[in-house]
Amino acid sequence: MPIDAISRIRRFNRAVTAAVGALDTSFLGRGRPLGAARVLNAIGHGRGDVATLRDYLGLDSGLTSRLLRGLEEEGLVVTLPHPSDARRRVAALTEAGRKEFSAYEALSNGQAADLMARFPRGDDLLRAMDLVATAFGREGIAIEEADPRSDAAVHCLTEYYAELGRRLSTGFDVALSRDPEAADMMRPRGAFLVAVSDGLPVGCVGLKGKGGEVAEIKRLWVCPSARGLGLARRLMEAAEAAARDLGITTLRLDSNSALTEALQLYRRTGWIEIERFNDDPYPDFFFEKRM
Amino acid sequence: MPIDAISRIRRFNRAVTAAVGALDTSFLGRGRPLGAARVLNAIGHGRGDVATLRDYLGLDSGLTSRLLRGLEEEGLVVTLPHPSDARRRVAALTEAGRKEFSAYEALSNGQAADLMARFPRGDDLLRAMDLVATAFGREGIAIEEADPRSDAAVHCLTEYYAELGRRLSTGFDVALSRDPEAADMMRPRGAFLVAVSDGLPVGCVGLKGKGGEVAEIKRLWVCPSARGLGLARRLMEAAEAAARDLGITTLRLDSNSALTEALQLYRRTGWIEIERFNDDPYPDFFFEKRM
DNA sequence: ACACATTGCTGACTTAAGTCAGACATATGC
DNA sequence: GCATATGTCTGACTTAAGTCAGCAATGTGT
Repeated sequence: MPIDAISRIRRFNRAVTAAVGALDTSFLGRGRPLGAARVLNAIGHGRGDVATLRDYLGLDSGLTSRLLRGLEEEGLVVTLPHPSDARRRVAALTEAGRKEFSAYEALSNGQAADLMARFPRGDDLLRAMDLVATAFGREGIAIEEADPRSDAAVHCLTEYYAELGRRLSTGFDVALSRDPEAADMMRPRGAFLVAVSDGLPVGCVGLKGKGGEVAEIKRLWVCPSARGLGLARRLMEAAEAAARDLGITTLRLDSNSALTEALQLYRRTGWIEIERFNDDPYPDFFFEKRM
Repeated sequence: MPIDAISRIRRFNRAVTAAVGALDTSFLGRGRPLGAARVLNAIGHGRGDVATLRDYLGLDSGLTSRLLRGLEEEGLVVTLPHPSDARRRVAALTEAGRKEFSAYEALSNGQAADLMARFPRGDDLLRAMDLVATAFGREGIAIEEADPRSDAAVHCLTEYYAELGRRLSTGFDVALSRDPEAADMMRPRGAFLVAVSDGLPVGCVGLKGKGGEVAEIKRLWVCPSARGLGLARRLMEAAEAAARDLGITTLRLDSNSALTEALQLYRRTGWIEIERFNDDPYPDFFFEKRM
């Protein structure tokens, strides 16, 4: 019985094929073949344009057409010509279609909830699933600008504060730190960037400006499941690009000696240590970078 | 953008469906439909008995038969009557079949190796995959008797020693501890039990006897990815059952105060603390259970 | 205005997978 | 020894999925 990496991966494949297979056939639970269900769900998720649909699901033009006709006959979908190009067609859900779509969503959610309820170590499982999903799909991590008050940003910041609390010997209390105003981290003064892997926010960085030529980097965080992939570096590069775009010439940041991997990154990417420039109680390292 | 458990699970499903789907179609890479390839692989993995095959792959009797005929026509498989029951049939690979089977194995291994090479955090990924696979298939954890020198047992023991080294403040050196003779943990004197989840050993326990009515429980270990599932308790129950079977009436064990969850388990399952009964340098807790 | 490209659609076809009923040989219990 | 159960096989059928060629409508460049 070999216990090498390869047999472990293959064990994983077997386990997941079975589980995901069960998920696939569950789509049959509503009396509709998988193909039709996939089309219905894609439309429900906003991919109504027939060409987009084909592309997303990887289907042949003829097959797509037939599946759409089937859903039309069921009264779940209507297709209308595209407003600006009459060759193209756009599919949309009818009232009945929306109902059926929600039924699939509920089914899918229920299955996920079920897994959570059955496994006594939900948190560990979720973390492991995040890591696997990130590893499998990591080409797809995109960096996007977001409102620092958006769900994605708040999720990252909450995790960031929690991690500071664990790692700083003093603990961490947001109220004592200078929590930047949202407007300082949005255009035109600054920016807030979120790294997203297939819908899950996995990292963030804030650029806090005051309208002048100096700005601060704040809140650099990468979720544990996405570490080791060079994402922090990508986030910093994106933040610097945004700074250049805003006409900023000098960047500063503060950090803490407990955050060793962050300090290492700064030192390796052209930041130089400077004197303390604020009276925030938590940081004990201060850096600057001129661009 | 919701970041709840359910959307995380669904993200995982998407990532894995894509990856495993690619793996599935790769089976077509050798010009044979998935069904036939699955049968060939199952036979290669020792499931030649036609009934076993059907059961394992979840196929209809007729379909199985047809797929076997197909493989026979290709010259990859021969079916012979079962030696003890002429109604049953057993399929076996021919020389060409074995070659084709190894080609599939190589393909599958290559894919796994590829994943490892592409992801910079192989160890973390493997651990996460183990945990997910265990969670998905945990109904299937079987407890089996094994030779303490078998691959599976050695794997568990190695992990066990490594964990002791990390957790005991003194470290742990097998050479200083009393490493039981293999024969003491095999019938008729004792037993060695391994918990196996779809081929991966995930826990073990040894019953070390000397031929008398007293025996010791040794080497209780559960791998991190399978903790929290009550497996240690199951292993202990299986060990006690084996002891009863061997006519043993008194069980003893030693442990260390650093292994808190183990001590808790012993106290909850009828073990009572006794005086030190050996001079092994590592243990500082001693228990006994009469049956 | 014309040739040509693009888009979606339809009909005819193939392959894979699976279901069902019944045939046939072999085992098992009484 | 006989009725019944079990295990495998075959033939006839269905469904899902996908491919391919060609058609009709619409857009684009010259």
